[in-house]
Amino acid sequence: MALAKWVEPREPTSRPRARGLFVWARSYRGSHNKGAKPRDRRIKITQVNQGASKMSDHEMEKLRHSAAHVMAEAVLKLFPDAKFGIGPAIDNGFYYDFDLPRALSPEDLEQISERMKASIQAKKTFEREVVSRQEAMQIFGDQPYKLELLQEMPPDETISVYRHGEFVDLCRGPHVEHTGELRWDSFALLSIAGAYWRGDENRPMLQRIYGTVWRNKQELRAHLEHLEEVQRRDHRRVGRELDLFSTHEEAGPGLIYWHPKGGRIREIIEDFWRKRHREGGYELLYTPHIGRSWLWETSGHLDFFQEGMFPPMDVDGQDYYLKPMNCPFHIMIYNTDVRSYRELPLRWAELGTVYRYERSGVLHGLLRVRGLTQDDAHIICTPDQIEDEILGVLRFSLQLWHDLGFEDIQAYLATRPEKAVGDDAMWEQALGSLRKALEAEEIPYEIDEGGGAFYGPKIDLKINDALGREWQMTTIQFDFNEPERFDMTYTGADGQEHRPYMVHRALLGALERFFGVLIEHYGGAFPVWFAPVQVRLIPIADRHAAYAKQVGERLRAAGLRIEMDDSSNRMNAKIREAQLAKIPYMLVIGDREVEDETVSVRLRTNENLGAMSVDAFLERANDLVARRANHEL
RNA sequence: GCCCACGUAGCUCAGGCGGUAGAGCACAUUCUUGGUAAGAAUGAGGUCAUGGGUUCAAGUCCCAUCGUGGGCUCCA
Repeated sequence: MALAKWVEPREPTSRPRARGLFVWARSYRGSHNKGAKPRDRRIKITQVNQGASKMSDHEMEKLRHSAAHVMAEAVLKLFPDAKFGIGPAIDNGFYYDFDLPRALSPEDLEQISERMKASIQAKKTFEREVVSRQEAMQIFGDQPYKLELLQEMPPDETISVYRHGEFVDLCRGPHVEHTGELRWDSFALLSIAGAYWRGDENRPMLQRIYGTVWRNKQELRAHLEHLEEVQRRDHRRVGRELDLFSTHEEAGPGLIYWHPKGGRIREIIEDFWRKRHREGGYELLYTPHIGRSWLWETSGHLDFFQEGMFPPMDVDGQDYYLKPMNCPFHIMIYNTDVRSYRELPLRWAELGTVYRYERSGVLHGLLRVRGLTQDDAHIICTPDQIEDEILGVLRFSLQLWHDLGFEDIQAYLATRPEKAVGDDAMWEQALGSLRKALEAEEIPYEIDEGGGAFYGPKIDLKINDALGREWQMTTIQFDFNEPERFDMTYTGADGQEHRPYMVHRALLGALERFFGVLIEHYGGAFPVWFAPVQVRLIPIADRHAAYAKQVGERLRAAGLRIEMDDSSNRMNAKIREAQLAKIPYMLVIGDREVEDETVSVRLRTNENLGAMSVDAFLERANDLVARRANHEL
């Protein structure tokens, strides 16, 4: 992820931040904004709705696209001068872009909705008509965006328009038979958003209305409930409720403050991560946070990535930059010595905090920030070793995800873009080893043709969370560029100098972002092994506090993270609070427990296990921690 | 960055057409000592994001700035 580096300076003036620059920018394929490509189809329906729709994708798409037309019809009635952009079907719904004389308000959505219902009840027929280019130009004479689309269509393309009622749209179709196939109670307009015409920030900003449409009322309700669930799990909300992290306007946006409880989770995951890396043959590095411009000139960052970097600071007349990536620092360490093929492969990892200038409008909670800690590593090896190394990284990554409770993973294999460094043979070998690794692990993958960085091909892993949403997290990238630029070498068995292969990889991506996904995946109910507080002791009355404290000390000594609620609240209130804090275990202690030297165990699932000895409880909890159980309590 | 919306107590939010602020939760104190999701009373808390402007008078209207949120190539 974060390794996706400088991009080809393809169109430096108009679109300086083209694709590939920030892999993670587009990684959330949410309910209504992403995922047109066919490869997304199979995961687009969220859990809640799975099975709810018996319609094929194709039929649903027709329905959604037709809904877009009906909405456009309603907008036309309200704004006779409206100019129309495009209105496609998308995952779970549709949108349409309009150029309108004034800004839309939520009240407008109600009106538009009402008009749509009227149109649906009128059962207007969708009529397809093939027209000549001339006719089309005439029909859409006052529709500049449609005319632009027309002009771009290849000369031999069949041009069709669809009409229903008074509305006519340039459209390939297909559509449902008539508007009555939509149901007045099965669609909803969700939001208004700005959207550049054709996604180009140099072109006019249109107003986009997003809507969702379903086959019936029940499906719509299920979808709306799903959206509510997404909101309930929003990491910004849960982060505040559970006191995990914060950001501060006064202190700079996009910078994350980890509170004690968030810090605990991070500490546990980092410890686990380090342990795994040591076992996996990695060495851990620590490198500086800033570096002189020489470093970034040499690496090429100043040529290709400067916009993503914070401006330089002047130190004794020298420019220093906050690091946006760790790789040049690792290379500096590599180059401190003459390297032999005998010491390769080197696997060097670092939890390296980097800083990137993100435009203000794209910052988003933990998911898009300006200061982030990558779980970065660089593997430096000989061409002979590359295949094993890639397979090793892939397995390593999958195991890590498994241990963290994510099982549903797929991959994208990005191949050589038009302009690229490195010769064809290198690309072919690199790509071959990536592909082989994916096939060896039997991971479903799609080829992202030409989607590689200019400096090398890559594998990106996408992780599906508990709500069926897809997140791009892991990236494994070849780099044919930096070894060259920094003149990295090793001495081969032949006594000659050779250029090593270098692979960048980030598995969790960035700890901040990973934390955000983790929070949403578990909805704040973290597994026992990394729950910030595992046990809350709940003495019923003050006279039970001494025994509770004793129990607490035993649990603490056994390695559990505990809290004691010795407030003056009633037991019910204490339970409620522990429940809301999503603490796995509530140990209720009253007269009976003191008498029998037991604890009463209540789970955050509302399940009550009844009284058991402290030893029995410890055994249960420690077992789950040791196994890193992700769902059992 | 751009479009739109928003910024009122720690949190979630009320505050017609301008007349110097209110609730619930949280917090503090006191009472209550309880058996599996909220016991009660009292109290403290706000330069209404910041800076300008209009006005006799500005959370309220205007402008700017900062921040937050929804979006910004699913292709007729």
